Amino acid sequence: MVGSAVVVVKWKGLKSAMLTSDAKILVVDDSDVIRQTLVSYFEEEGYAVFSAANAEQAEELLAREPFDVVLLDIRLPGKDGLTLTRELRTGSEIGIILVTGRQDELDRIIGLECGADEYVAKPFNPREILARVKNLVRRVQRLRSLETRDAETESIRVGGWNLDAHRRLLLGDDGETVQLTEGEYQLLQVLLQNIGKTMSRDQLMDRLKHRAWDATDRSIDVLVARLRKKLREDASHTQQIVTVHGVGYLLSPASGR
Amino acid sequence: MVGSAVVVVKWKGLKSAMLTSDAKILVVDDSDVIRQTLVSYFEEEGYAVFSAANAEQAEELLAREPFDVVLLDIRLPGKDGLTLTRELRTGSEIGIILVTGRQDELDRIIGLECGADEYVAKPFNPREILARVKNLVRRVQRLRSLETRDAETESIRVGGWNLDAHRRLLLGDDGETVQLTEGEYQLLQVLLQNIGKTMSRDQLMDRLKHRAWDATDRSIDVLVARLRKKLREDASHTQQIVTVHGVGYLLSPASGR
DNA sequence: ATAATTTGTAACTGGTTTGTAACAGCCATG
DNA sequence: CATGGCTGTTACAAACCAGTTACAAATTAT
Repeated sequence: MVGSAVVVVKWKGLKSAMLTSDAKILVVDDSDVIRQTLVSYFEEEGYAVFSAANAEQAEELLAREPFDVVLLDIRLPGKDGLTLTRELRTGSEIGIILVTGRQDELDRIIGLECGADEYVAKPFNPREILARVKNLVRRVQRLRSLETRDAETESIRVGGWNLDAHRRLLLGDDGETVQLTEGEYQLLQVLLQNIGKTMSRDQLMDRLKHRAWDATDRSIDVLVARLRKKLREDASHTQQIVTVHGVGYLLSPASGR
Repeated sequence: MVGSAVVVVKWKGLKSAMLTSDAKILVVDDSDVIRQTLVSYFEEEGYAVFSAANAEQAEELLAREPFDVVLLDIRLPGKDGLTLTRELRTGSEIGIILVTGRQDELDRIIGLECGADEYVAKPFNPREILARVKNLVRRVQRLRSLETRDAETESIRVGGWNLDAHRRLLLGDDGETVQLTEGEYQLLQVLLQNIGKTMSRDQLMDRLKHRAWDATDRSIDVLVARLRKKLREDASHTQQIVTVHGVGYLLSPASGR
């Protein structure tokens, strides 16, 4: 259990209406400056960007989240980028972009032969690297969508409902259907992903709207109320969304599948 | 009807037992020397290599054979490589590698933004270009194999219609026929390929036109409206294309075959 | 070149969703 | 059990989003 101190997790900032893509990107570089530079490029574009300073941290993150593209420095302390490339390539379709300080042609060739998809040399041009990432994301997501085509038709169970994730629709056991709004759906998703764990309003706000929360802000409460209403919570029992006074909300473990 | 005189078609020579791949590659370059050089690299590796000296010849070949990867000189007499890239990218998953004589960074960026997969500058290193081609072939063939899994059933069922993919024609059960435009047809194809899954306007834009979408852009909405009209959706029931507010559109699973 | 078709853009409308404010009820502590 | 902070609820307004139409631009065919 290390690392979370150095691991930088950031979501896109301001242009929240226009989330151009929901792609997840991982930046791996031991230089703080370069890592930050790259991270900020992609945040600008609306990607969900995570970063790590070495291969071990990277692997930890990769094991936990389904990333679309990894930007990987070739020279890393400990396990180097090429080794990681080879490991990643066997057994996943993730997009790999190697980043290096050297114009060295041999590095480039070996990188490509290890199965990297792209190769970018420092100093890099933001526009170029963005174009490459965008192309690669497109391809990877295309592949993923084809692979999982007739998989995961299974809808998720919550309370007495089945959740149709594509339509943002609750399907009642009695045949009733309730349409969730995008906000309600996302809230439910976040609670579902952290089932049994209390989420503070601050955390929820960050995950839902990528913005900060202040003490006078009741929007989360209202959103929870709306979701509860649609889940037909009678405020008495059958309570799925539990209020933790002074802390936040959590989804009762019994609510899951 | 020209060209077949200049079109060079070659297959790997002797080491036929060790055919590393049955990938088809097309080399497009107006310089005989460079074309020959590239062709011989790939023949060595056991690819089926075809070549063309200009965009028109290339298109002729592309229309006839299912290539995996095209190597394209940016500077071509007549229609240039970038234009061809853009045309190829809309409506096919072929791998595109741009080749250029200049180290010009701008060329490279514009190429990538047009949707090229790779970019190689002359003078090129054989080993590098082979590595890139190999990676790209792997990806393209992977995609193809997934794509063709259940595609091409000639006539696809959608709603109360049969879709004649060749003529982009809807054949009604009552004998009625409706002609789709190219855009409407492609939209329907993409929705069909991702049946039951919500596609964001951004994704649709990318698949249809290979360009970005911004929040003020209503062209997808208009296209959907036109397709809906032709599918005779009465906005009430029999609704095949479902709007998911704040997210995108999806084709109802019930619409499929 | 001209005409027809297709596609993109802009404006407007109606509807949905979301944030805010106000107030009422609840909880925890002294 | 009274108080101050926290939460639930409701109503309203602002922001946002989708459908539609008409027209201009671009493309294609004639």
